[in-house]
Amino acid sequence: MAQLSANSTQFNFRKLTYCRKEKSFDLLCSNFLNLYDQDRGEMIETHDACARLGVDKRRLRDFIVILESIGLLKKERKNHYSWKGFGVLPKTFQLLQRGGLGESYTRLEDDEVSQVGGKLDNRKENCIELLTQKFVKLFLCSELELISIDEAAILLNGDAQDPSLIQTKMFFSIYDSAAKVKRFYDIANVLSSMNIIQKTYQPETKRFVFRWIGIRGQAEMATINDLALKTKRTIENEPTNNGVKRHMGDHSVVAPSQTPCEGRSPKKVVENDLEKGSGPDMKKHRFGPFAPTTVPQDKPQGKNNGTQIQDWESLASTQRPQYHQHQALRDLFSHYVGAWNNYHSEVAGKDPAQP
DNA sequence: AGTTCCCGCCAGACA
DNA sequence: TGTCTGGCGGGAACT
Repeated sequence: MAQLSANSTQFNFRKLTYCRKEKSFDLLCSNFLNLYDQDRGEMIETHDACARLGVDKRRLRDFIVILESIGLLKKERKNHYSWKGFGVLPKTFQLLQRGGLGESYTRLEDDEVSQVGGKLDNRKENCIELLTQKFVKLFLCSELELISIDEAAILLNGDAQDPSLIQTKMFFSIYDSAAKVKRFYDIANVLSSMNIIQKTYQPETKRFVFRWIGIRGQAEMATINDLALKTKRTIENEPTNNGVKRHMGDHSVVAPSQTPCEGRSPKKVVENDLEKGSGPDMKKHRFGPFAPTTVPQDKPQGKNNGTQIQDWESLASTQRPQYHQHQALRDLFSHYVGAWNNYHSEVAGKDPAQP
């Protein structure tokens, strides 16, 4: 009874004064970076951080776990974390990308990403740490340019290695993805606040979708003013960004860093960033198999080019996109196709190949 | 009306 | 036994 009345009081208080944006991960992230993104190795004590940030402890824990899972924070001891800084991100992304999809990982603090033997129980698989890494890997290891939360939840439901489990997973995902979706929103909002991904509202679907920005989203924040004019000119002249603009339904929610790497596949962005260390060069960019139809493809000009594709079966047998050379990407694509076929056969009740 | 996501319960782990 | 940790779902804010 006492608890009920206490809750009622709290409820009324919230109803009168509560404003979501004042408690959002977005604001928390900004405040956190203002406080701690100064020196690499700075020790963060959680109780102190809660007080300084004015945030609930439970809320801060979720935030910390997300940062920890991509290596920005490292747990030193109970309630103590050290800030590693954004310099760790290239290595983190490389490790996640190298790991491929459908695997579970121990903490990145163990340095080399090591695989956990056997299948994790469901509770473990839904932990924010793994979901964060899987979410990032979905961008890094696929050619998908825009990903919505519910797509991510279904795609990342369990491992994609065993095709015989697809039926079970689709059935299971109806229940499981609902739980995952809420976690993915938290994760996506933190990554978006860090300019690692870009959040865009699509009025036509009434949903948010997310686009990979990656390392440059951070690196270029510092020099965004210098790049602004050049970037604007490059983006406007670049035919690939017709596709980008098409998805920019609400500019108010777009992250401030409009970088020249937009439109590049995350996979190639990471490869180029790590191996060359060179600046962005849109002319060198090569699109993957999901490039907009208005953009010249980086592959032999087939007879289907620029025409409506009618026969997906024969297309799949005759076209071999670049990701077929990569096992993890093949697995992801197989999973995607399986999920799509199952959706149509079980939910829509028709053949996906038919219009 | 559907989507987004903050909040806090509560069970398990740990000291 | 107290504290920490983190999965989970309710439900209010938001679109």
